Amino acid sequence: MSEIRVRFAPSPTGYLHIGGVRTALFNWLFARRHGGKFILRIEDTDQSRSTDEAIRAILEGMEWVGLNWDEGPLRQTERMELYRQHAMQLLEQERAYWCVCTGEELEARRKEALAKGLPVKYDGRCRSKGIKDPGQEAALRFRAPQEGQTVVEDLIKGEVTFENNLLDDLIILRSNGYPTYNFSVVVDDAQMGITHVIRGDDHLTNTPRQVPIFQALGYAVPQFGHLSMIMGADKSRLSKRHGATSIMAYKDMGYLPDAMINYLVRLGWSHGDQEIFSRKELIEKFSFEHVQKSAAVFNPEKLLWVNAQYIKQGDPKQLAHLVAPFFAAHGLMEAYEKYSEGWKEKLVVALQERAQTMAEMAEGALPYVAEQVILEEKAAQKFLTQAIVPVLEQLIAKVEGASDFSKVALESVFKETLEGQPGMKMGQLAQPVRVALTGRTASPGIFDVMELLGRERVIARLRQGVARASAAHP
RNA sequence: GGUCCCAUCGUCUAGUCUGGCCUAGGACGGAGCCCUCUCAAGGCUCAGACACGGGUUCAAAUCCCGUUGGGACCA
Repeated sequence: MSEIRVRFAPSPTGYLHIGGVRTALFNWLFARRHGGKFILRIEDTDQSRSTDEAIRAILEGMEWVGLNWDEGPLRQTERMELYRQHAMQLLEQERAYWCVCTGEELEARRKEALAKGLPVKYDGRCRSKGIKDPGQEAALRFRAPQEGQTVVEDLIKGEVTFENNLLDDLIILRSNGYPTYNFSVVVDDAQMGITHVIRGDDHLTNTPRQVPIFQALGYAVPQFGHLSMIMGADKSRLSKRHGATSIMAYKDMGYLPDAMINYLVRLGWSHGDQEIFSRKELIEKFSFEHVQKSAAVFNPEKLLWVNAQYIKQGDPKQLAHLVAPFFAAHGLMEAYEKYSEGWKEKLVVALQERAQTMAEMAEGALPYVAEQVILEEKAAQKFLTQAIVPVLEQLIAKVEGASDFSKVALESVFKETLEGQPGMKMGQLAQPVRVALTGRTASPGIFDVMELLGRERVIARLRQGVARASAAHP
């Protein structure tokens, strides 16, 4: 087989959504797996709904998830001449004809057919009129085959058969001279030498309309593969009411691109029981044989888990860089940037297995990045009591006197303090200390916390804690 | 309404093509236990599915037919 060429062809009518990314991903994977080409085409013939902003959003989204394209982006609006030429070719071959039926006439006949229970399709009124010079208001229709069957060998669905007598003579050129979707797609796919059309299965029933056009135009018919849709929890097609559907919204929520890709690829594709795949593995292992035919429900919780896996296994240095923007929401981005690279990495390591998103990581890092601690009221009330004051004071003295501030040294300081308090358990000391140092009841290990804060802030915060505890009701 | 697609735990799925190894495996989520300075992470355990009805066969999650349910497209 010659080189595999696939394409992703979004309409720029909004942001790049998750379903689109998944379609693009399967195309990309197939191309990369077989050393083929992945082409990006912008389907912007619907000019009323297409915007440049949406095009930028698509490119931005594709770049973020790392689905790089080899050719394009091509824009359909720059290829209008091509569609007209092909339409005229069909007209000359008498595979297309002018139709002068008006919208109202069509609508009336449609209703009539519906009332009689007949199949709703163009009745072919202008088919044999042989209109040569249609004047203004004429559309060009494709003369669809009316006998036999069109059989699609779908890469995913298998053999799908359609009866040709149900096929409409669909319009390929509107009266305003613009090509219709089904026509421009065929011309583009043919012209671009697309060998495999991998798209959503909402296009499956478009396929028997398109195949005869490829044939009439004298082009090779590509192979088709129709991916099932992604649905929301209520099993309806995934949309805004199911939550965020824009891929960039996930970036903003602190998801990692690799995690998104990993989650999306498992929505419909599998390789045994494996859940986590590197890109390299994905490219090596991807095959349409293991693509599910049925639709899949988008499960945000599993996505969160996958993201957590990537954070946990991530390179601290990279994560330290990626987390920075998430401090902006807390007004601490500059404060964060002032710390050394080494410190940031330690911070990340401490929080890596506690954060499911980068936003969560930033949130968890707040007590260490901020100069001042903010005590959670409930935590302070519970743990910063009068009873703990003397113990805390002892600890402060020992921390001040400690020769070095390593985790090991800190641990022995803790142990010594505890030895002076018969019957006191580690937890009984660690929790008040944790609250004094972080303001919270949950944090990384207490020695990690101290190390991150450094001796000065530890002492200052412990003193503050003592002050607060002394003022507490006995 | 017509056409087409789909159907294994709540969800993602393995198994289906090539029937027996399936008293149906894994993952997310849920419950519990362990570990433990808290929270996580991790480990272990439990609950949880072959949509239904017919066939074919010694044997069906797996093949065939129908029903039901969901989805898409055309309007």
